[in-house]
Amino acid sequence: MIFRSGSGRRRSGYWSAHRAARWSVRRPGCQLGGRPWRGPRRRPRARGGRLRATARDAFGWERLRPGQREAMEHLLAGRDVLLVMPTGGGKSAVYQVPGLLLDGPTVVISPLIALQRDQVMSLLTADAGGAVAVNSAGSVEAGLDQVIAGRAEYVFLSPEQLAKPEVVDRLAEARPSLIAVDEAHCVSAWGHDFRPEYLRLGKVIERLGHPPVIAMTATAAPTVRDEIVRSLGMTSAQQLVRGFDRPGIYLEVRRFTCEDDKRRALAEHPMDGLGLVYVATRRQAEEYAALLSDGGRRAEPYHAGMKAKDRRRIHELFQGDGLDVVVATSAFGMGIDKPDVRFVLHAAPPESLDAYYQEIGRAGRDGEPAAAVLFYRPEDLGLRKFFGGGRADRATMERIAEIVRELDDGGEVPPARLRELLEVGPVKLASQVNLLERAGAVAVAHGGGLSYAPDGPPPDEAADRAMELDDMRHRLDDSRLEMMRGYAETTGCRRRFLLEYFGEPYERVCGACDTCRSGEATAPAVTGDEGPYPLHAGVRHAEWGPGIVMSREPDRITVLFDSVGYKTLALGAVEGILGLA
DNA sequence: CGATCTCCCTCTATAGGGAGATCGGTGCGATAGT
Repeated sequence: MIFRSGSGRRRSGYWSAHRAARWSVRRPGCQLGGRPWRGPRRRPRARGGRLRATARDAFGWERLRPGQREAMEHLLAGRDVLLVMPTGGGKSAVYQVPGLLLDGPTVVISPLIALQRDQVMSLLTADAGGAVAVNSAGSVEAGLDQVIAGRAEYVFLSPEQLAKPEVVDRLAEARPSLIAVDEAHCVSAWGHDFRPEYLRLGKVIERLGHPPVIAMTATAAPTVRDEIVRSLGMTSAQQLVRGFDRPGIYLEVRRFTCEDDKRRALAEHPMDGLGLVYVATRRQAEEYAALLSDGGRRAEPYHAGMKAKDRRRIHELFQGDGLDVVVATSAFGMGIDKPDVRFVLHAAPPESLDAYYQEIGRAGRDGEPAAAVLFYRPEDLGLRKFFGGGRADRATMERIAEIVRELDDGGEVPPARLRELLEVGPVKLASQVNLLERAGAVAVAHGGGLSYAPDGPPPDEAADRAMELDDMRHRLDDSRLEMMRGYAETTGCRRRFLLEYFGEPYERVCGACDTCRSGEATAPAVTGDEGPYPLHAGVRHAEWGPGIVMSREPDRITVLFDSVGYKTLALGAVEGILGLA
């Protein structure tokens, strides 16, 4: 699929002249193998004016919001940026405007072809130099030709496209001046098993000469932010977190012991206006949609098992106010920016508060009141634990390491050879190779070929190390699920629990969640820097090592440990075990 | 991890229960067949 502006030319007139005069000459190290592009010399005043002018003239945006301008300025100064901002907060603008000002195309890494299409369409309505999406829906060659010929300022690709060395090499020819990673939480959420190419993006960025990188997401807890930064190799990234609290969304959890009661309560829940119901399985999507339809609502299911045509139809109905409720699995949502969603109900909890916040964040974008209600049964967390996935296979990893060491005689071992020998699928192989690479045993070349790291550990030790990394990952995932449980079961203010999970201090109660309204939640007894363990203080546990205090209640604290993830500790029981670092 | 399905048993029951098996989410890209 290829889209580009009708005229098929790079922008002419004012902008080309403008850019040629001031910027074209200052692209020293962007070529392959050269010094990484670190941006032009600082010219703060001129830059601010240029950003405003470009935003206005090319895109028609009269003003930039503070977070947007700050992020853009970092990019123009050659710095990497991690931007956490809600959908509808104007994340796209943050790469689009500097993309125009920097000489060279902007590479946008996007997880869904549908998102790529929407972004390209929107860019083509602006005077922004053209845009193409390079993916399996069209000719990859032709798309890349457009970029190299300078007829597309923005090029959209999936991580899978960027796993192909020939695609990356051709992109490098075009000397990109900016890389934007959209929905960057996918690095952490999908990279480890589902779409392992996500973990290779750091290498791709290097290969493209590491121009300024902006990673964007609507939600990410500190652990996820750190992983994005580390995995993408973002050097001294500026982290900007904006607009996290959504005070207009009322938060509620309703607890059940019996599945039938829960289902009935959800079906009878007052539903005024447009809403979403999130469920855990495709089957539940069908069942709940039928249930709500029987109740007289215009409800449709949505999940990845449905035909593309039906999925499109439901999207259109949703956008065009032809529905009251969409009952969906996690397949529905990315890229949705419908302002008037009044409620988001969950028939089952997702696997983390990151995912939960992302999903409820689709409510009340117009600023009008909205509600997020979780219909909770502790047993429902079990499915999420299952989805967390199987453990890495130690025997297979050791075999991979052995084979690579045996066959590696100065050349490289192609992954296809390993798939034959071991009879494992490409996704499973990739995730195990990723672990072995992180364990320092195996090096993955640009073309995907494997070689044994010169001073790598022997295969059995490598497998042990890789298993340890895999264990750490699962411990972290488990602890994130426990934080989901913590949210559902807390007797304190839910908003405070959520925001502190995301590292945002919130030392009061919100008055807009069920525990606040019932009077159950009380203002925190300890605030600020009082007490033995201040918020965000570094601590050290006798067994679990270093960690950071994430939230505090009168009798307990929650600490995020490097080794085991989130742990909630009773203050009475940590004396002599937990100290300030 | 937990819900649901399948099969088999029952001391004579065509129903109900227990044991064991099976299933469960997210998308890219490539490929086969019209």
